[in-house]
Amino acid sequence: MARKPGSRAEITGPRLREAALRLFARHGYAAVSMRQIAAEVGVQAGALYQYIDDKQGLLFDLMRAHLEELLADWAASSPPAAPAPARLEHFARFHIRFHLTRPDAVFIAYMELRNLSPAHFAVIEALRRRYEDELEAILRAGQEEGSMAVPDTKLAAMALIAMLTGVNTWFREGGRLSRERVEDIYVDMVRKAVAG
Amino acid sequence: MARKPGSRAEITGPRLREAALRLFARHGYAAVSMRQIAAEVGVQAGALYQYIDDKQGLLFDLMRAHLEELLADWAASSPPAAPAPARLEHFARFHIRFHLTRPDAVFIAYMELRNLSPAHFAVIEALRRRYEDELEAILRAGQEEGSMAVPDTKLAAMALIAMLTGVNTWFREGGRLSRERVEDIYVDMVRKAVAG
DNA sequence: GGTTGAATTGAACAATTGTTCAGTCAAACA
DNA sequence: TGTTTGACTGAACAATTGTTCAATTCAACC
Repeated sequence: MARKPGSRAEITGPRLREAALRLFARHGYAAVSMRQIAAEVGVQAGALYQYIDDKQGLLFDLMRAHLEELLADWAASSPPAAPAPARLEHFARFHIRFHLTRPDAVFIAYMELRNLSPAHFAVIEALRRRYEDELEAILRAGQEEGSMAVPDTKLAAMALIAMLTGVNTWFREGGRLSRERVEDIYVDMVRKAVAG
Repeated sequence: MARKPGSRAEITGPRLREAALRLFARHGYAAVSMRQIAAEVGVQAGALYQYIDDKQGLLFDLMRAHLEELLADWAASSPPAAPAPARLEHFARFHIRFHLTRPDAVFIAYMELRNLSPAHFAVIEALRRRYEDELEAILRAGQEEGSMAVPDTKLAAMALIAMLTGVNTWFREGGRLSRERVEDIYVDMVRKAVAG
């Protein structure tokens, strides 16, 4: 019937995704078995198939949810019209904050692309492309305004995103540098890299 | 006794590594079976164990060989003493060229770290650290010379390497931009990003 | 309290995994 | 030519894989 809050299904579903995210990020998609995920959830492996089509569909769902959240958060936080340099700084800060907040999802979305079927891969690739286009639009605006010198906006967008996302590979909360300080330094490098 | 050139062993050994590199890069370490590698080499799976200890040792060998070649090539190409900006440009060009030349090895060395045993991981991590230190030394020199503004040399080194390595994710030979043009644009962004 | 229906179990499946090893082969030496 | 020696085969191994499904459990309804 209508599931009441607290029913088994409403608990198992989210926990399945949390466990899969953590395990895939830690050990890699191919190295994690459905039984390991099930054990983490506290359930037998067969029960997982009430919530997913198959293992690969689970990976796809995690990736898509991540990228859709990325695009939605960006759309919600993006300031309307502003000079390109301000929009660029806003993008850089948003990107770093968003990515540092969910390292597991970021890791999976970048590393497990080859485990997707071609159809699923195309969907994920298109979502990522939409995000890259957001940055590229800012750079193009800056170029046209004359406030930036960007000979190739596509290349520059890829380069800046790679640089910003790289923060996930080394930053650890409570380390030598605070998140705010890291953000400031990255923003400075980004700004200068495309300066006219 | 002494193996003659062209003996089976002298052919199988290198081909094993070539096949493993290609397959690991394409499908991921965990998703490739020893039998797939053996088939690619034209041999039965058991024969591979004449050349490797186990699957994970094979992965480790590939990574170590890659990073040692990176360090050796850098040491051989590095100009003696020069102003920091010139050394930085040299590093950027070297890095892009080296990485674009061997995308499979680069991919593996960045993506399959979690499949290494702790002992093997420590070795790989140390090698990578040595390379990062090479760039950091240049940035520190630039900061001391006054020719660069780098508030945190370690952070900047990580950021620049991430940006430069990112070229591998999108660049395709014969595409819109030539390798030389890509190199020039990246060098320009790198130079400006740390400019004073 | 009994009925319903979804959530879960637990066993089963065929296939595949990394690795070992006794036997076979073929090329290099004497 | 016969011997030696390393490379390779092919079968075997126990373990594990993703996935299915009849049977069971258990909470929500009448």
